[in-house]
Amino acid sequence: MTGYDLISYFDTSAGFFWPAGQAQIYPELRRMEKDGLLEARVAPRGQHGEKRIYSMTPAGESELRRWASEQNAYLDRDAVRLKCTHLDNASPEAAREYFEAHIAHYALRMKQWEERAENLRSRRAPLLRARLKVRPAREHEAIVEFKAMAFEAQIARAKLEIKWAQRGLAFVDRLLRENGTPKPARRPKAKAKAHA
Amino acid sequence: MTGYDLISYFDTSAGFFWPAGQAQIYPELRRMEKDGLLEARVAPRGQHGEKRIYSMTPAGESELRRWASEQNAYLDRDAVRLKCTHLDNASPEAAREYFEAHIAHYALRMKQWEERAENLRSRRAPLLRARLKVRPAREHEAIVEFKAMAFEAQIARAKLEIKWAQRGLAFVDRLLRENGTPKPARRPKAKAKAHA
DNA sequence: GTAGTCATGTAAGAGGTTACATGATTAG
DNA sequence: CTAATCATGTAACCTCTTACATGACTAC
Repeated sequence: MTGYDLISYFDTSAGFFWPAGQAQIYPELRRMEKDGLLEARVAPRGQHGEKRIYSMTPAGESELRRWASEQNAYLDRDAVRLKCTHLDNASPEAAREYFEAHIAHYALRMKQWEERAENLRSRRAPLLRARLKVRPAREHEAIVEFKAMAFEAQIARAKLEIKWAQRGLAFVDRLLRENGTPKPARRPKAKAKAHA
Repeated sequence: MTGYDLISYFDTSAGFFWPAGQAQIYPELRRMEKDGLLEARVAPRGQHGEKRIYSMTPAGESELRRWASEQNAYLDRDAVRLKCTHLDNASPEAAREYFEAHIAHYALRMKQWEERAENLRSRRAPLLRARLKVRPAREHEAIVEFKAMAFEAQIARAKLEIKWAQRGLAFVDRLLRENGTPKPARRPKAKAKAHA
C-alpha cells in the first residue's frame, strides 16, 4: 500500500500499540526501501501526480520474522505510575483528577480494545482478512489467536486499572472529608518548562 | 545530594518507573540548575577533588507541584504487545520463549515491587524516611499511600501478565502438539538492522 | 600498588514529536 | 469554485542510549 493508506489504517491496527505520525512514517518507508526491506512501485495519480505503492521484499519478510522471534527488551518506563508516587505534591483535588482521568482513559480504551478483539475473533477486520487470504488455512487460527490475545491482555489490564483508580478515589475522598481545611500544596496554574 | 548519590539511589526508587543512566542525569542536573530549579553547593572532595551537592530551590519545588498536578499524557506505546500481535511470524518455539520470558520478567519484577511496597508501608525505605522527617505528621499517610499504591498497581498487573502468558503457553503447546511437523516460519539467527 | 568506589563529564547517533510546507484530485 | 481527500515530504528540536573518557580517594 501507499504511505497514505498505511497512515489511515494505523490507528485501528498497529497504532494501538505503536502510535506514529506521518512525519515518522514517510521517512521510515524510504529508509526501509533503501535498506531493501521494502520495494516501491511508482504509480501515476491522475494526470500529473505520482504515488509509491510499497510491498515487502523477501529480505523484509525475513526481517519481520527475525524481529518477531527476537526477545523483548522490557523497559518498564511508566510516567503515569511515576506521577502517582508523587501525588502527595499535588492537592487532593488534583489527585482526584488524576484518578478520574485514569478511569476515563482506560474506560475509553477498553471499549476500543474490546471492539478490536471482536473484529479479530470474528475475522471481520479488513487487514486480518487480507492476511488470512495469503496464508494457508492451517495457520489461520494462530494468526487470529496471537492478535486477539494481545487485545484481551489490554482489556484485562484496563479492568484492573479502573479498579485500582477507584481505590485511589476512595482514598482521596477520605482525605478531603478528613481535612475540610485546604492542604498545604495548592494547585498552580502557571506552566513552566517540563523536565525529564 | 550529589549526582552520584542520586544515581546510586535511582534503581531502588524513581528508577522503578523511570530508569535513567548517568549520561542522562549529570547533564539534566546542570540544566535544572541553569533553569533555577536546583542549586548546587560546591564541596571539596579530599585534597583536590570537587563535588556538587544539589538541593531544590523554591522554583524547583513549585515546578514539582505543577508537574504532579498536571494531567497525564497517555501514550499506550507497548512494544511487547505489538510483538504479540505478530507472533504468527515466529516459530511456535520462539513464541514459547516469548511467553516464558514474559513470565520470568514479571515474576522478577513482582518480587521487587512487593519488597518495595513493604518497605514503604512499614516506613523503612531510607528516602521515604528522609521525606517524612521534613513534612508534618498529618501528611505522612498520604505520602506513604500514594507511593505504595503505585507499586501495588504494578504487583496486580504482574499477576495478570503472568496468568495471561500462561494462557499463551497453553496455546503454543497445543500448536506444537498438533503439528509435529515444523511450521513454515523458521527461526532465523542472523541479526539485521532494527526498524521502528 | 591495585582494585573498588566516588565523582563527573562528552560525543555520536537513533528515534520521536511538532510544526511547517506543498500540491493534485474528486465530489458537490 | 470550493472543500475534502489523496499524497508526500522537510526542519527544528528534544530525549534517550551507548560508548568513550578522566581522575581522585580508600581499603587492602
